[in-house]
Amino acid sequence: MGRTSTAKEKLLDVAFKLIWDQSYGSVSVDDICQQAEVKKGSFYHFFESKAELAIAAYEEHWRVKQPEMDRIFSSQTPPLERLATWAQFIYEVQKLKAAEHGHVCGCPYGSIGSEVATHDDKIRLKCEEMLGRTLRYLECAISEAKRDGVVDCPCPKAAANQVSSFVMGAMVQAKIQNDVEVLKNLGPTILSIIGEKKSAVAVTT
Amino acid sequence: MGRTSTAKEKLLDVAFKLIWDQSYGSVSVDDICQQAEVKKGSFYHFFESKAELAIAAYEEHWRVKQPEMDRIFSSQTPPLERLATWAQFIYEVQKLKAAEHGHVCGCPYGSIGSEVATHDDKIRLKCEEMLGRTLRYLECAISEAKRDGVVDCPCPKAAANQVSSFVMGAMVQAKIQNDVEVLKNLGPTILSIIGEKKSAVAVTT
DNA sequence: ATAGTAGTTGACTAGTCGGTCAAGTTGATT
DNA sequence: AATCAACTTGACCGACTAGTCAACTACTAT
Repeated sequence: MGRTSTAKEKLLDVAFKLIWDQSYGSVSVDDICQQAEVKKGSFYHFFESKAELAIAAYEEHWRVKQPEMDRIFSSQTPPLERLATWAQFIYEVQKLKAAEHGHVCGCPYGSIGSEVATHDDKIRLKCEEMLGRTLRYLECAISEAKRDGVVDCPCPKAAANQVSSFVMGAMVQAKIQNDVEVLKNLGPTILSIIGEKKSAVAVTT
Repeated sequence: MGRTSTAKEKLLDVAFKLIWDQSYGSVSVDDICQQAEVKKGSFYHFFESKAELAIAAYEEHWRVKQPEMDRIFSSQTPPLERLATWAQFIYEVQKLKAAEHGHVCGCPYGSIGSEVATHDDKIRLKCEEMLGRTLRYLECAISEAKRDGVVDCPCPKAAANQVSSFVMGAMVQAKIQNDVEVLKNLGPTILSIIGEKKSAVAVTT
């Protein structure tokens, strides 16, 4: 019944990209509509506010991204290798994004979360949820590494939090310094945070 | 010559606080003027733009904060103790701020930097500078720890970057989860990042 | 064929934004 | 006491903000 439309999908896609490339506050509904080639009236046919669009856009982005995360954190891969692949993946994505836009874009969740956490609780909660999903991958990998005895770590959940903090902070730093190379070698530090056994691993810039 | 005024100082102080509590984009010049009890005309007598005010406000904040940093990172204190005190200091400041405003405010430099880095290069550079100043304290402490042989770390500068990333990321995470307790025990993780020798230190939530 | 609904359109609010300015006031210097 | 620079004031600007709405159109299910 009624006509069909791709406007909603275009809006979700454009909104996520623009907010990631710039920021939530500096991207206007008009900007999003223009880039998506959708009139503002249509925007408000699909979404009841800018905040609701942002939340939907981030949820949609996760839906698309999840299979890749499942692949990276596959049980078929040794747990420490998962973490290394994830670190490398982050670097590659940021490098691509930076080349495309002329500046480092940072973590999409961390950026919007840090920006609006103090004055938009709904968006803050969505970010918290996304963060939680990532933490689950990390915790799972770390506790398996512990079970395998390749890691010396009293609490995998706490370790997952620390790893997540470190990686998110590195992305903030890369964004502020506008230098993607900050993210080049996150792997070894991640390992030293979770207390890998083995021999010493070189920690370089 | 001419009359004197405290308007400039009030504007710097109020601006820093409001931007820290909220965000750069969501705080208007009118907000700042109202809170500082200064008319907008006077604002533009002292500052040529909102961005210039922000930069000046951050510089002024550092000027006030530096003596405390000098004290924390005093050469009179053993290097690893400096780091522990710094970590504790961050927790205390954030706890106070959170109690005052009802939400975790996060790192003032990281928040504004992450928000505007992609569309205001002047502010981005100021944040980069502030970050650099902090890194100098860290690098100095870490290289002294290395010299004292209490730490096993190939490159103090890289280690300082990693520590800074971890702490900044923890502040982002605390802000997004609106939970200051995330910052309660940064010390042990900092030590494991820089490769402290000693026996194992409990890493808890 | 047509009814009915999903989607489109553009003109429209009402408020806010950063920023300007000319005229007025104050107070330290002479 | 007079001067003049430093500071204050409030009205004002045009651009932009998120959001509204009634009229219109196209498509799908019958």
